[in-house]
Amino acid sequence: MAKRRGNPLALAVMACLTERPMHPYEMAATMRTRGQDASIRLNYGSLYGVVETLLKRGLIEEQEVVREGRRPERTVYRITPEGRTEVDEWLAELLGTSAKEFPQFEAGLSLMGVLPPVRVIDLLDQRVGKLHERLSELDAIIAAATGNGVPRLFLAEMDYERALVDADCVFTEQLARDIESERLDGVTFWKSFHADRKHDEAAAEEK
Amino acid sequence: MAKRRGNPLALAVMACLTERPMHPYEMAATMRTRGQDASIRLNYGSLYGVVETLLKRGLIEEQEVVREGRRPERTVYRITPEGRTEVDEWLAELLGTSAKEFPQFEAGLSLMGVLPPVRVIDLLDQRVGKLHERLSELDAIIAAATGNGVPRLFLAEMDYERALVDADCVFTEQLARDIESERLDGVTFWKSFHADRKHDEAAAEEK
DNA sequence: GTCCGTATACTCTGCTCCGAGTATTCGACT
DNA sequence: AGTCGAATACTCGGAGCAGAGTATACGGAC
Repeated sequence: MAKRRGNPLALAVMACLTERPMHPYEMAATMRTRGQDASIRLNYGSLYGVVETLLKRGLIEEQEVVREGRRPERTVYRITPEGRTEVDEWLAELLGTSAKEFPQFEAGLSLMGVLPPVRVIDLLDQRVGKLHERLSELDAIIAAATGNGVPRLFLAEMDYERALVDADCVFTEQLARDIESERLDGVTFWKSFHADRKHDEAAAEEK
Repeated sequence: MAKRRGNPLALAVMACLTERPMHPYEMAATMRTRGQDASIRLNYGSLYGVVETLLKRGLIEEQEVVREGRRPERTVYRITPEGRTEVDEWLAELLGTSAKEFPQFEAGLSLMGVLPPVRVIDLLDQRVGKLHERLSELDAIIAAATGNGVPRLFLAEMDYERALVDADCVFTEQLARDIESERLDGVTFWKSFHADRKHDEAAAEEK
């Protein structure tokens, strides 16, 4: 289980092709109009690379090469039966399990000891601000889409992001307050450590 | 603002060197004993590559090359003043802002329409199970560390992950129930769409 | 005393991925 | 009629990253 899988963009490509044959540029356009580019990293470099790989693995195949007027050629692809199974399995893995990921902020937290506590409190408060901004952004997007008659089901990714950002916000705020009030075990040590360092630096400067 | 930064591992490397000069392998060992490898992707291939880059950018420098017995040479690095500023700025960015990331599950959600609803409900429930498992795992790790006298401050990354996994779990469970009960707008359409497809396939088979 | 596993300390290779660039055409506006 | 910008449809090169591989040394078991 948990087979090695590559770029999720490859899955999105195959998902497009389950609807009908397409050429890569059209897939990109489709994903953008559906707002899927907000959930799946999309850029041309990767797109054509990923299509190449799928072709090699026999999960998609060329259907035809069309030229319309004097525009560049468009290579239209379609999905193979093997591709269909792959979509099924891959998607099942994405929806049925949870892979450990490495968010940037988590990296930051694990290293925050390097900065002085006062600074960290300040930064965390800043972050809370940005998270609130993001929340209103998401609310605006969701409201706009709902207003345009998009069923809520198609906004699940947005709702998901909203839920996580909200939790993130609560956590960050709480952490800032816990450091500030020294309620959190270890903070007094941290503060005195950085107070000493500051003192040392001042002493070094006087020499 | 929001300058392009590379692998967070580079930050961890510099963070290690703010304490004292080290050779790469020792950095890896240090991070592992501190459990930072759970928050920052660490593997030797990347480590040496990242050190190389930092060297080129003048953020760290060689201090000495030691050979102990007939073991391989160890190159010991130290951080430069430019490196110190970089650590400060980078860490401030990680703690003070929130970058949009692309979790796998979000990709899955944005494509779930290609699977039939019953299947999705099943998968989501499976996921809820895994998330619960992860929660107990995290609780166990936190409890063990606390038992060993590790101050809670040093477990902030764990607490963070716990908070997010918890929110994720609640969301996933809720979504499963909303699809099941057809309370969510768009689900009836989705169900009938897949019922039709199934019907089409059956018809196609009969030919 | 020698055998096995683990720890030390990297090195190599190949693939992935990204951002920027290119060339053409169409439509709108002046 | 001419031009400007947006849309179409890719191409390219190089950095970055992961995973597996390599070679030596040490410590304990039998």
